[in-house]
Amino acid sequence: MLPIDTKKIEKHWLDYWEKERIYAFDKNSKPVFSIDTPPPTVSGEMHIGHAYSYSQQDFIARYKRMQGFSVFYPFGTDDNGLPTEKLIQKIKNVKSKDFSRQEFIELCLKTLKEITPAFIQDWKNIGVSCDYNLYYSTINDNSRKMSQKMFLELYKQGLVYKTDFPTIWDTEFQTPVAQAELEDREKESLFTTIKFHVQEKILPIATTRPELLGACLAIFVNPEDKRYKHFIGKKATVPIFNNLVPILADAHAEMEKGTGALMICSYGDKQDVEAVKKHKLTPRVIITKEGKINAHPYEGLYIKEARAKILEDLQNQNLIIKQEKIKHVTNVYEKSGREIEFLPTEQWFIKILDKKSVLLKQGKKINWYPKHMQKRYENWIHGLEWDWSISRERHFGIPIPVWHCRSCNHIILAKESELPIDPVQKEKICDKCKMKAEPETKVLDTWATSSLTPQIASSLVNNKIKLPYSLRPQAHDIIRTWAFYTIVRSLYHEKKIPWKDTIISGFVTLEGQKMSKSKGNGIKPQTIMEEFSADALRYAAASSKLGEDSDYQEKDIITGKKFVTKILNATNFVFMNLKYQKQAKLHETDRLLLQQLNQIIDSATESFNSYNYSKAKLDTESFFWKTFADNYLEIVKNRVYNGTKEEKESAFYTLYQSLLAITKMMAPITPFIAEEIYQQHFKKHEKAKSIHLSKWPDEFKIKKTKEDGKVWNRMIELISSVRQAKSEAQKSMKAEIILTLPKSDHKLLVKLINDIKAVTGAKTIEEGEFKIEFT
RNA sequence: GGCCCAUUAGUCUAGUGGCAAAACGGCUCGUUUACACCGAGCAGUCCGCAGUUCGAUUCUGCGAUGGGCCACCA
Repeated sequence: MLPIDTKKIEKHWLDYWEKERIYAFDKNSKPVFSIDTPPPTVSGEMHIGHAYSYSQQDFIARYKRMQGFSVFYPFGTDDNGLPTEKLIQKIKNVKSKDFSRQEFIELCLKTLKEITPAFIQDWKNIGVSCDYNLYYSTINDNSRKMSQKMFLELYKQGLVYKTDFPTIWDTEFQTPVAQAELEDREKESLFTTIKFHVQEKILPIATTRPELLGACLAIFVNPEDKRYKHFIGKKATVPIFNNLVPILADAHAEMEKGTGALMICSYGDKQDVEAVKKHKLTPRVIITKEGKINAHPYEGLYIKEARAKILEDLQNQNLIIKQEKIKHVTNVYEKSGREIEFLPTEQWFIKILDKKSVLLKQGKKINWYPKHMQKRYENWIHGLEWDWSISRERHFGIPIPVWHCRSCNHIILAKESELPIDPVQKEKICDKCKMKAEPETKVLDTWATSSLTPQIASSLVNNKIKLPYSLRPQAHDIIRTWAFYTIVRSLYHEKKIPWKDTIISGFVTLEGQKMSKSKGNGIKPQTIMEEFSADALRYAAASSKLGEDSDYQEKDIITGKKFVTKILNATNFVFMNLKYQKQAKLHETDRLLLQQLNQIIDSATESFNSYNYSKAKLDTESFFWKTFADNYLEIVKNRVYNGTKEEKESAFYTLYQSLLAITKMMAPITPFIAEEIYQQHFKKHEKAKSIHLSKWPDEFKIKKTKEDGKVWNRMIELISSVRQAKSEAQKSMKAEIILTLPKSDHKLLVKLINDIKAVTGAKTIEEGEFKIEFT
């Protein structure tokens, strides 16, 4: 057997699939299975995590197609965010700020046109069966238009508002960010206990942020705190700044934490924001958008510099009681890694806080696979503290299509016919006071657009695909963003859930560690495909369960490659001697084999229906390897070579049908080799022009008795015993024996006796106590 | 601090209220009418404690360890 040229096979069928448009969505045929495909961020190349998760969704797409659905499986790329901006700047060696927004978007579109085909090729190469003619980019004209249009819709419904409430701010990128974009990071910092004077007495306050002293507005002590009770209602002198602030009773000050007294600053954290609101304090913001202090005598210093300087000053004035190094966890913006601030700037929000209960209800209407992923969605909603911040002070992105008239404080909306539009490029006169209105310069957060993928994808087919889609596949790290926001938008725009089902995939890890470029442990799917074939990679992806992280192990890929070789070899054997039989009078062994196969068809179908592709693969593969190849082929060999006409015909029929069923059941997992086998051997007798358009196997309608399983198992057990005996006696598997079977076996296996004789190499089978003798 | 998930052979994973399974690795062999990218066989395991049960690896509770999400972060 020559080594199999999988590359050649894969290339051949990729071309065929594309040329014959095997995966084209036919909007006129029914029923439709619609998939809200995740659009990957254009960033160079497909990585191993993509390879696994997109393979996993593809198993489902291919299965559904074989089940007779017209599968709506579009492909999109997400390219309106920071990663794209950075990518384009790098490729073109430019700075986005040197362009007008419109010009930069044009440059992006142009550049994307150049680089996207190569990017998408990886998805094609791994056999993802999207209809690539149904393609969208989240920055193209249509997406911008839809995103802006739907923003305006929300505005008209009163679900979007603009406010200058303190919002989560990143000082590096100088933009507001959403709660969902935060992550925890452990940092080391100095925990300093500072003397506040209350007349002649001292009130100690511990803080990690002394630079905010200039923004101190009040001090909280717990009303139950005996140490400080007598301070309540008095005023404390802020060190360095020497202004007086009130000491207030608030249960929010926990007695065990720090010194038990807490300073409220505008704004150190989220609690400060709430405290200011609750006690109607007048904020004094001393941090700028760039992360500098603007309060005398520290103006112009960056936060960290100011912190060092103020600690020095406190020390010199003997105002420090105690200082210790602590590790504490702080909120940082996931993209910059920098600690976030809370700054009052004018920003846009989508209301979500007052919709928690209905959003929870929507979540319950969706089937989550695995089930417990729904909990993550619910936990996220329970923990929400901010409305959805959607404006970003970035240059690149989809512009917010409004103008603000400052003289009469009126918001002017773009007309639908103007979309997509960049308000900066168009002057508007206020329709109320006739003054010139100020264009909104901010852009929408990328999630504000990618939360509309169902609508954007549907617009590619004249909005034929209605909500809810059949399926949303995605990874678990973006439940709080992509899944959540999509559910929000579908509710607001269409009062519907976006999809009936969602399947949540896990990560690919390497030795238990999450893969990342920085750790240098990236394994490239392109290399794996080159070395082992796309089918082998997909096979490995099918071994990991939905929702579970799976550790990348090369041996799984090797197992996949072996499977490909094995099924090709088995196919070669089957067709080496086979004459096509449309039907046949079934020999008992063959009938039993088909009964065994029926069980696998049944269970694989059920598994796929509940998105359990890994079980379907495991069952099918084990049937193929153990039952079909190791046993049935060995049993039937003799009849194929030496049988009577009837015996041969039955064997041919059974071999053909069972191999076809196995190949079909593996087709969603290993589509290339399945197609190869189908085209080489089956197509001339079957109708479909591709195995991927062929019908998923039905159970064979053949005679069935209660004893079938028992008889089959007994025969396999016998064969096994004989093999074991030969192994132990160090004999060849072909060694001739005399087999003695008890009467009960003779009765049970009466119709199989000749096949058993052949497969065990028994010269004769006698009756008596079970015994294997070598001749 | 709250919630979720996991814990099964040397490794990585299936699975089940009634003899615990595959792959890889190890060991012992075999192999010329599909396959040495093969075949046969062997060895080896349910995190701990309590409970429910005739029976628990499986269900329940508690705990341990690992992972994740969230909150807190003066």
